Amino acid sequence: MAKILVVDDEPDAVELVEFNLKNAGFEVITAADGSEALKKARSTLPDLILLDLMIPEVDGLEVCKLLRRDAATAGIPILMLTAKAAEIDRVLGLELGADDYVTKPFSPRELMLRIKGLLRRRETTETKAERMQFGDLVLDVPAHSVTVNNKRVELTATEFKLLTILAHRRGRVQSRDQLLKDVWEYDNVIDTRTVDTHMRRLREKLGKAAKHLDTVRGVGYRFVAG
Amino acid sequence: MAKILVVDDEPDAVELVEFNLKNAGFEVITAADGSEALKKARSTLPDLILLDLMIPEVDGLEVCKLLRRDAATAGIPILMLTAKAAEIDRVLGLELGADDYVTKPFSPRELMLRIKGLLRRRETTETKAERMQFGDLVLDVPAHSVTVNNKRVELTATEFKLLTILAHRRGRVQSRDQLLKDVWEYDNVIDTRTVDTHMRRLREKLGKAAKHLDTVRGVGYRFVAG
DNA sequence: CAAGCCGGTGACGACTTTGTGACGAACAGG
DNA sequence: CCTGTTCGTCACAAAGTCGTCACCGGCTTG
Repeated sequence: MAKILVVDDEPDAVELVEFNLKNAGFEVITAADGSEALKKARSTLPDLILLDLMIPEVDGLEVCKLLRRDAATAGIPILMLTAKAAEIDRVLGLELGADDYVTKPFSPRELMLRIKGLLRRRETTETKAERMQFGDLVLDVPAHSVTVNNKRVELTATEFKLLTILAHRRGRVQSRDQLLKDVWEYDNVIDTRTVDTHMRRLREKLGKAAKHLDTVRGVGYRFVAG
Repeated sequence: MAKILVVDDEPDAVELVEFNLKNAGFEVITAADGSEALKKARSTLPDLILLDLMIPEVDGLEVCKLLRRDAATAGIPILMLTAKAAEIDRVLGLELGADDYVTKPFSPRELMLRIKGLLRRRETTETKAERMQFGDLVLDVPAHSVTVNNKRVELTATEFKLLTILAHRRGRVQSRDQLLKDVWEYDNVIDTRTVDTHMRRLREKLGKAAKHLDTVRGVGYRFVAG
């Protein structure tokens, strides 16, 4: 699971954020000032850095700049936390290199969305199939469309994601937990039976093409190409 | 950068071409025979296909024909590679829908010129289209004018930009964030709901032609040509 | 064969997302 | 200045989606 470095000098703020992140299954590392942040970033190489703008020792912007200058940490996405909306321009300036920002006060939901967005952007480097075809079932990811026998099938966002992930891992059984992790992204508060309900809805909508969706009793679900 | 599918069964030839293409900044996908080529073309939707005429499984001409027949791959430029081609082969290749050809042995320089030529042609005809027509909706970019049923529709600058960007990426869903980035140009301070309001105004002004504007719930908006 | 697990199913209320009308600020052109 | 337009935001309503639950029937296990 992803490692996140949280840099903030206010213990209350850190605690709140840490609670939310750990709840979502992230590993959390904390730093209270700029020099500690730099040291920990270099030693632990986190997957993402949550960086408050106003911190002691070395200020957030400076930390950002220094991290970008070091080859080892240059690629780590940085999510800036700023108290003032007015600071945004500087944060997003090209020379500083923050990837996104959130203004305080923020809702945990908003924060999670931003984090997920940044982590997702990072992992899409491999040659991912953008279009998949299995007999009369066609999956077009960029168009967000599914057709069975050339007839359009309307899927909701969640259904579509579930289907594409299964199709992408076709042949291999995916446990409900795995699917929850991949489709629902770190929201580990969700019941595993929810997966079943979505599979049912998928099967219903896919009609004949539901034959691609196998149930593996006691284990999970599997997409079969043939 | 553009994605190029290289189809050839001789590893040496592939390596040479791959080296040159990667050197020029292209992303390279390879296939060693016809059926692999078809599969990869359909799944990765490359920007250009470099297709050797003499390949195992399904021969180059056949691949060409099949790719043209499939709506998803019909628009991808195909550059044919032929070893000492007889005139007939060339003609056939072009008739079957190849966009250009190069005879082996070729210089890397020559190959690059052809590839760039094809990509540019596509960019100017498709990507940077100055005039787009979808049924009774006509978009004239340089004139900054939109007509529905030959009747002029007055759009504001923002509305026009939103519409052209959507039309330009027709078929693909654009998230609100993406649209904000492209239409409002990385002005992250703007609320995503603003996109909704502009879509509403667009739909209102476009009248019947608003049918081209799809809402994809939970994801974003999509322009549909049909 | 009985008990218990497991997955399919239908229903439902809470919640999210989108459409819509309205409003005030910013701005351009007289 | 004044006036009309455009734009971003807001609040509300409508529509759609989601996660959960209870129930049932089939399958596994002992």
